Amino acid sequence: MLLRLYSCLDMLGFVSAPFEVLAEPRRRQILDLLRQRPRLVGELTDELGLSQPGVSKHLRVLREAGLVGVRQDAQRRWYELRLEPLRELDAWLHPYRILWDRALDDLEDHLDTMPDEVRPRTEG
Amino acid sequence: MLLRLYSCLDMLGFVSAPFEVLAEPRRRQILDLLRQRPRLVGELTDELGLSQPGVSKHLRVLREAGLVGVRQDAQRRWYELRLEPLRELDAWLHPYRILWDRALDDLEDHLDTMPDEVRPRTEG
DNA sequence: GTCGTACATGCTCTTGCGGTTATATAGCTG
DNA sequence: CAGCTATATAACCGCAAGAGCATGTACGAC
Repeated sequence: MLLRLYSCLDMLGFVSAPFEVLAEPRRRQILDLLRQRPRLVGELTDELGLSQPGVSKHLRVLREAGLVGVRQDAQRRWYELRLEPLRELDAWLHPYRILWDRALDDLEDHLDTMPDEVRPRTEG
Repeated sequence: MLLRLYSCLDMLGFVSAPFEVLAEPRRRQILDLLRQRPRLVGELTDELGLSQPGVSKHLRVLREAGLVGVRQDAQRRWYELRLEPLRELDAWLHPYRILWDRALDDLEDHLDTMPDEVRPRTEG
């Protein structure tokens, strides 16, 4: 969805495509597999239980998003994980992470200043 | 895409829908706006430059994914951010974060054991 | 009650994704 | 060269998502 526009904007350095790309469960599965070691298209095809052209198509999307890299070796192509685009995901998440850290801090403060009578039991 | 299946699996506690939900730029934009404070549908409509029913539809998706909550006040509905589902995103990202932290460590080790002649200049 | 506001829902249309099959391309083998 | 392997690309199909418009619903004001 909107992938075409986004891969276009992406080339101009505007938007983070990783979200759209990783919305696909199979593509996340591919990344999970590549986390262990580089793989051939054939391996991925077996693991995913998908047609080879289907896998190639997903790999193309991942490649254009910079999430995987390819190393050619005769007819074979070793696909490997590239981490950089995931940092954009992480960056988007950051302000939210701050919020939930702060929520935890507030909770602690609340417990600290709570009178003993109504204070929940702390184990140990 | 596959949203129906996923919201179904989600109710059973199986899969993380946040990826599919946040693939939509407008929905991310909504969350970004709600990060500051709760908002009315009308406000969001103005900010997004989208039709009101369009906004309501996105809000419905966000609600079903647990990413926003609603508080009703007469005819008005205050939508507010809910952080919990974002933790699933964070959790998925975690093994990758470990990888890129390790990559940094390896780089440091490499620099530490590198002979001075070929060692890149460190500023300062 | 009627009217106006704030929002949700239903419908229809278009578009684009994800899938498969068939075919093209590239490289090795003999 | 022909034939096999590994992968990419093309062509096509089905379906669901996103957008707009019209309508329904709930609540307050009068």
